[in-house]
Amino acid sequence: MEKIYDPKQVEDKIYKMWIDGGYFKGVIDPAKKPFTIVIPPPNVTGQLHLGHAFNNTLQDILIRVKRMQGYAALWVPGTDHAGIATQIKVEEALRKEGLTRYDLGREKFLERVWDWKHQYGNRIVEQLKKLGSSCDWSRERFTMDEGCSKAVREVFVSLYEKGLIYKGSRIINWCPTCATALSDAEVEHEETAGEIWHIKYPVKGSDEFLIVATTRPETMLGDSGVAVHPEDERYVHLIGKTAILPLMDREIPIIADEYVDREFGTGCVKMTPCHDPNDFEVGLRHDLEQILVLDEKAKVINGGKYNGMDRYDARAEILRDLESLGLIVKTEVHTRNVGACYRCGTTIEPITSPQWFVKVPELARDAIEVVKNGDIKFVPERFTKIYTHWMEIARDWCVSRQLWWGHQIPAWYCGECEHITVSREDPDQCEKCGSTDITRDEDVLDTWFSSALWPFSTLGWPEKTPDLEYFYPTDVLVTMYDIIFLWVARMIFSGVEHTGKAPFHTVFIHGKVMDDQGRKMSKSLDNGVDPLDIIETYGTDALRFNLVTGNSPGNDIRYVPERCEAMRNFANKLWNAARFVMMNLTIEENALPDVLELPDKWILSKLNSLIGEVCENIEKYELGIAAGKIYDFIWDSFCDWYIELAKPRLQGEDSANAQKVLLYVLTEVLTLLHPFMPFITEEIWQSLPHKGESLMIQTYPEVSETLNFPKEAADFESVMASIRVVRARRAEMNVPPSKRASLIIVTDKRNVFEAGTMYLSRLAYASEVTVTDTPPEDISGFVTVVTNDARIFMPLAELVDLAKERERVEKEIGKTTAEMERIQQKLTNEKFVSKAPENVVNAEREKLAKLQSLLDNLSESLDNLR
RNA sequence: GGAGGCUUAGCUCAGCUGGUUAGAGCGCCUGCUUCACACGCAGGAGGUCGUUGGUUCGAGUCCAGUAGUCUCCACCA
Repeated sequence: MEKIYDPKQVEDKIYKMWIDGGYFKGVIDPAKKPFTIVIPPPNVTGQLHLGHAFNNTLQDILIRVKRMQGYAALWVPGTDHAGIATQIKVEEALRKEGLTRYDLGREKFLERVWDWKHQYGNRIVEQLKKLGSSCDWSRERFTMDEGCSKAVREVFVSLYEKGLIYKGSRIINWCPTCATALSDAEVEHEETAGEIWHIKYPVKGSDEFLIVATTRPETMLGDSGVAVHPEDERYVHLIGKTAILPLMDREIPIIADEYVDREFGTGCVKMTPCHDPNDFEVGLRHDLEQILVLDEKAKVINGGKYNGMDRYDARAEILRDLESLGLIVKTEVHTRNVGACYRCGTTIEPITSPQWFVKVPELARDAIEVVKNGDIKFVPERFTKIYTHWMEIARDWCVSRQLWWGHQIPAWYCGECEHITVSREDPDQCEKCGSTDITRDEDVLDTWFSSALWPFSTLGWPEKTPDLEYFYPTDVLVTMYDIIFLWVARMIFSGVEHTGKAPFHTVFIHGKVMDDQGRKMSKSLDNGVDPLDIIETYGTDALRFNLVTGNSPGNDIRYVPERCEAMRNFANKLWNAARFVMMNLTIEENALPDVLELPDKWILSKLNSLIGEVCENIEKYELGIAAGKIYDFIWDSFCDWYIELAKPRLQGEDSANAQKVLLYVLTEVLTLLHPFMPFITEEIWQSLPHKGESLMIQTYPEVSETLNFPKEAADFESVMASIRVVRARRAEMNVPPSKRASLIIVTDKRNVFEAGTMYLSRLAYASEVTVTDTPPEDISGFVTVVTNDARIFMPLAELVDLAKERERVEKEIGKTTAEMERIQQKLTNEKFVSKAPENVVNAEREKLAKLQSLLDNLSESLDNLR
């Protein structure tokens, strides 16, 4: 075995071994309980980033634990076709050839995208494997594969049949760059500093004006009314009259509507039904004309002389013209929320457009219910409220996209009777009039429409497959908080609606991985960290452990490179512990000895409580805490103490027994750690005496009633405490370990310390250890250190300055006394004694007793120094 | 305008249902070629747990207010 653990020589080999062994496969087994996770499918065009690494590490830990706990574990992997993102990429590539998608036409273009998918779609999958992800790759899915497409088609048609999906002309968010509609959830709002202009609209047949305010003057080209509040005294006399729209010289009605806030601005609002959601609603109520003035590139149409101008050029030109007409009353600075496309960042434009919508409010009722009644739990819990609130206010979901890459909408329009045929099978005639003059809707569905079906479409739905029967509903969904609305919410209402069941019982939410200064990782900042580089430098296990430790659910995490180094060191520590065990190993079977020594009972008890705590933490999704505890156990308890304690035994007659315990504890802790650090644990396990093919399919450790020795463990802690104080004392006196000294231990627990002599002599650098109940007669030549249950004399007086030593002891007496006073105060407090639970009070009493004996020991030492 | 997170050692962060002298990693200081590991060992310094008030026998932990910071949601032109 090498002195330094080298992940590069291990990881690929181990991963291949797992794959070859078929251990990742989810196998239907009626004797077992299923445990299912579906991966949040990464975009096919994607490259692995730390967010994926984090997300997949968490999932892998959960699935590995459950697999080892005897569940029929299935982790379904797959990728998402990512409509806009992928199409943009391919179009960019085309642009380099001087082509657009229109040059190729739909069919040829789609061929290109599929080529792209075949070329790059596997990249992210291969990268996921580098993380050690134990996905069932034989069940890998793609949102546009045959099965998922069938599910999409079924859902669309059935929603249509239920009247839950409809086509209508409404205000939608339009991205001029992507040239498609977007759902509300795909728009990112940002407070932006801008201006608000107050513009005069003359009233027809009078010399009065109405002053309207707008942040988007270019939309005035589409104005078809001016609204005031019905009870606004300033304007009541104008209601029903006509205003003249400047620049366009259009006569527009002055209407009254409650929507207008009298307090805001001038109390007059220009109405642009085609380009503002509120105006659209008001317009419907008052039958205002709908005038579309921006096209799909956000260029002006129906705008007279401004036609063909870009929206911002038109704005500038309009402002100049209004200025020269003297119609601008004032300009103010104004911050407002500007919506931007979540894919390309372009400012979106509200536009009325014929699109397909899903009636989310009707689906939301049950989706809220399954969370309220506890069928679905969010971890951490605070996300419940965020989810519920969103569900309560969600509006209809615009699901059609003016893209080519995606699931084409299964709707055919009749050229004769205009009827829309929506069908599970491609129709060749209108279902109403029978005409063959039908054309299919050009648009595709929102990518999230198919992602919403992921938990059941991947398992075979709408077919009643054995997988679906056995593995659905899935168990835990692991995802970041930023897609709760885009994805999680829609999976929940889709699952409930189409399968009648909540698609999972737990949503485990994690945070975002930030850079070491707490900033988002982004291309523009160039602060991105490539997980593959980290793996190259520190190994996958170190990366995984870094991500999982020191993080609590739902919270963002900073990637600090030094932490990876620390975790790499931990892997190396474990490696060397195993190396030590193997170097000393002569036994061939992993079994505990019949006779256990004090330190054996101590480490086994420690291990036992570790197992209990870790399992509990994992159940509660406190993976970081669980990992931290394993870390501490391995480094402190096992390496720094137990291995050191075992060393002297390995040289003597007791060697075989010590080996057995070493091997047992090492194996248990490797098993416990495996889900977190799968590679190194497997590699080590393979070199140890073992039964079975792979660590990853061993049984996860469980608490053992028989391997718990609280009394002996506590006794041994006494010995350890003595070792610590002796070491501290010696360090304070700068005595090197090579300089050994005899120890006289005065204690009431003679049998305990006698049993611990060997360890004291080794770890406390003693040449000779005497355990007695009477202190030396002449103690002037000794240095004394004390614990609760022992006074230890070291004949080193000549190395110590007696005055300094007195000072130290006095200081310690002071500390002890203060602490005792604190406890005494508590105990003399009647309320404490009467109200606090008995065990707490007793604990305080015991503590006081211990401190008392410590104080006695200290006082005696002080006397001796005088 | 609402909702929520965060504020604990020089830095990055843990601290689960309130109960030993508040922890870790890195950094810092002092020793150590102790036969697994210097990616190491032993010892140590360093914290009024943002702030104010409350509940409680007892609060980093619960409640309210407040400051700073970050995030999400929201159709005020």
